[in-house]
Amino acid sequence: MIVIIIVKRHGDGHDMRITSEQARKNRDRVLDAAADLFREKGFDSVAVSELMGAAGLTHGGFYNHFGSKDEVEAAACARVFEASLARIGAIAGIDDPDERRRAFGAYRGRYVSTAARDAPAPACPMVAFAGDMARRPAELRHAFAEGLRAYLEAFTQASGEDRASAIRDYTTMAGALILARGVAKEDPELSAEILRAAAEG
Amino acid sequence: MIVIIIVKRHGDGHDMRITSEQARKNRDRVLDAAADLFREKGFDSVAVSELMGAAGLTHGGFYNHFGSKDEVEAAACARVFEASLARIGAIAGIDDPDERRRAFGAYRGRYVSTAARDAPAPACPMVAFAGDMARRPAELRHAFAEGLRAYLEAFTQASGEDRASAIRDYTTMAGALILARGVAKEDPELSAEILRAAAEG
DNA sequence: TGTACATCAGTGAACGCGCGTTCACTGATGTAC
DNA sequence: TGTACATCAGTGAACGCGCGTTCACTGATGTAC
Repeated sequence: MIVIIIVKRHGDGHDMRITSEQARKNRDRVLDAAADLFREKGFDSVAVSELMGAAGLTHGGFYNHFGSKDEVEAAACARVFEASLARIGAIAGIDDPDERRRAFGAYRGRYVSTAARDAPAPACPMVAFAGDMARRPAELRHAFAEGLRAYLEAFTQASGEDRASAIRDYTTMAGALILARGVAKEDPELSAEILRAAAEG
Repeated sequence: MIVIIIVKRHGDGHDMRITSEQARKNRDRVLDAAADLFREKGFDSVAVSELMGAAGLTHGGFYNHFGSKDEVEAAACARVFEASLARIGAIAGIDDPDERRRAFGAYRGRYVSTAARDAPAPACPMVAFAGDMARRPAELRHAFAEGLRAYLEAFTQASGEDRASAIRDYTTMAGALILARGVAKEDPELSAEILRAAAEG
């Protein structure tokens, strides 16, 4: 008697033409990885193959989803801004002044915390990207400026202060997080002191 | 009659073994170029050959002066910190309180100005380098932390405020310059608004 | 529902480029006598 | 002061590496009939 067993090799890495639904999910995972890795290491220190690897794929397929590395940078930047705007926008949208004040205080406290400092990647796109924005392509710079404009609008509303005070306040928070992250490993004491000074403000 | 003219080809680029005095000057020019170019473009975006070219030399000779690119980065960083500390230290050293207040106010005003924003390279090492310090070698990070510590000491004394207020104040200035530079090309209005808000503080 | 075929996300080798670094070489400077 | 020779800052070709990007290929999916 001859028995023939057919083993379906599904998802073993050699299957081709996966579902278009799966393809969309793959693109989304690449974008998620890009948002994380770019914030953590900066645009230039993350290779296309690293992005694809983080999404469980090989580098060659990258150009099925994005036209260039510049393009994925812009898309990832936009995604980080969306998340950031959603957070501050939710606070700005709170009607009850007391509750909004409380939510804003909590947001502010989390922003300039050692926890935020020690996270691998800054949650705030300004902290992550502002430093080398001047050297980036015009398209990305434009998205960044637009994002900052929208963020400051929402931040002002969430804070309940006048615009100039709110901008100064946010500037202090972002500056503190940038500086605190810059010396976190070598001088955690000074780093914490900077965060505390900004938290008091 | 035969006339022989001997032309001394001095400094035409093919002379070898220049004066040790000249060699020292060459090293110094490379360091100056490094301090400028690193602040302007960041460490990774400046090639060794670019540094040497800016000093009027070719890339091969680089390793006569520095052991590695990491080493010139550390040396250039130290040089920028020296200049920065000298400026704020001079103000901290003024005895007359009124004169010191005036000098500090002028320093502060220049720091968060559109002129400082539009300079190709930030004068302040924190503004230039803090953003990607976390990804740098330990030696450089250590020099950076040490530099920030010394700077904040001098800044506090120059400002005449208590330490926490001074740190918060500096953080606002540095954050404003970083953000203002990040959107300078795409939204000069918003950029100027951020500087103004910080200047009022 | 079944058949034939085009599509296209994914693979992995390959390309070209710029970079940090090394190297053989040059020849005036610096030094030992 | 003059002579002989080692030194070493500078040159430019070369190396190895990692990167962004391209490409031929695969084969299940999606579609037209």
